[in-house]
Amino acid sequence: MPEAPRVRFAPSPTGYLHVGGARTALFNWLFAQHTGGAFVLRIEDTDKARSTDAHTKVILEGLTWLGVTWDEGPYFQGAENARHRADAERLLALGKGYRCFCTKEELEAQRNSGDGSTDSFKYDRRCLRLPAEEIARRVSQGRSSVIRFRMPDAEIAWEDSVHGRISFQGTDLDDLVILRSDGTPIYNMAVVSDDIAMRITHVIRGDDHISNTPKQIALYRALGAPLPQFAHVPMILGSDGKKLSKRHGATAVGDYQDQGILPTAMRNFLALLGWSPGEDREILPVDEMVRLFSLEAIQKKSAVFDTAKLEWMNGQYLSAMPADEFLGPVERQLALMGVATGSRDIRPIIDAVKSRARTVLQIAERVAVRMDGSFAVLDAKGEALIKKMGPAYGANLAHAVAAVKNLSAPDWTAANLIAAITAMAEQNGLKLGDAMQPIRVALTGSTVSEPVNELLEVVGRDNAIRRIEEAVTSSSSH
RNA sequence: GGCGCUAUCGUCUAGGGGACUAGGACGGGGCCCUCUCAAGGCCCAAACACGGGUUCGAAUCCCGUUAGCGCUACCA
Repeated sequence: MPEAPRVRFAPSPTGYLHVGGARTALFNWLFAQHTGGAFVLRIEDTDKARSTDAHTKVILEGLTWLGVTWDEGPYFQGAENARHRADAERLLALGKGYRCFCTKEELEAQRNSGDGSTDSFKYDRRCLRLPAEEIARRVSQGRSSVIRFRMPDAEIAWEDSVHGRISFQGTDLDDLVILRSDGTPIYNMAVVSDDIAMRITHVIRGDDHISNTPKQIALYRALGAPLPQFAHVPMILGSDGKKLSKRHGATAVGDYQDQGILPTAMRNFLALLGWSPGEDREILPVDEMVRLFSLEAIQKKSAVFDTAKLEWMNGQYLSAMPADEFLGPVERQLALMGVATGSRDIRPIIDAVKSRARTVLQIAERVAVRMDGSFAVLDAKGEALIKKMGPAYGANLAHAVAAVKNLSAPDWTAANLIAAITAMAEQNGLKLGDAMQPIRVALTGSTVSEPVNELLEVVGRDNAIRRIEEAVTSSSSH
């Protein structure tokens, strides 16, 4: 019986948690959950110039928000410098690496000396041919050097869990530098050293790393370490088919959080970007995702991030969830908007509006309108209706208040309200719509809302009557 | 340029030699429901990149072309 899998997610804290990274993390997590393996989180902060603690914090928060939990870590790559260096020096001692004294300028000159840019540059191994005495002399002179890895000539191939067999020729690969002159490791060295030390069994990462993989495999072999299973997941593109970037608007998971996307919806949406359970299913509870997940079912081609579908999915989660479950986020948003809820239970209002909303932001806005008329904004359709009805708008509203005023506060229920309005419409020979729509517009400024009787109930007797009467007054004044 | 990866409706995808008149979902259009909208139900438009093979039979396997993307740093 093989050991339980160990996977890792290894972001660089040089920016926010992007949806692509979030999805990679999610796939790792799903795989770990499915197999009973361990998920380790490693922060790759070796680029000291660009890494910040603030970014690390945001990344951890983003993962937590999405429900991606880790079993180990976070480990910080920067803290493992001594091991990275030791591994690079071991390769040197083994004769699988060599010192290179070429300066950046010399390398640059070598690059440009080829016949134009038609040729790809490969280091010509001039320092590999240096006699031992010469190397010793230069080192004793204190000349700065890097350690390069001597790339074997043989074919390097692996069976990728999502792509199948991928192979490279060692002869096409450069003798990459693994240790800088300042003693810090280059990315590929650090990753391999860490993945070996952390006993990572499955490397699940973006397919922009496919070209790094043969280099890393060569390093594993040179270090005498067993290879992990590799799985390269496709990238996420913007709506124009280009790699997702700020130009496309929201790309960080925090942006979606701010827009009122639920973490469960985001997780569901991300899981289905590039992975399919193989059934015609869209809304998938997390335990189902875990049960059905497999690396082999991951798509090979990159996927376009479709905000419209995300919002649809969010709407599905919203309407299926009881108001209790997102009371917190709505209240937080209301506070931001300056709406005091006081001791009032806003759950009935949330229930009234949530099936028409796609984000919790929209819910909060609509709750605000129902609690406080000053948040109502007359939209184009509302304005058109007032214009079209002319004097009937105010007149019908006046009839409506009169009819509805007879209801005392305890009788102010949706059932009684619909009865009262229907009776009023009948008495006055009004079509139901001509009685209802003005109320909707007076209360919300819009021609779209929950059924008018429910709207009235949720706005509350005194508030509703006052607002409708104000609408009557202002409509007769112009 | 070299090396590598990829290619099914606008988008996410099912499909893995015959069950394909290519299925589902988002988005779009229409109808029903209805005081409006949403939800829900029903319906419509919409795809196997191209060219060659292999095969009785190809969306599916092979080769080529084209296109897109990635890598080609003392970045990660």
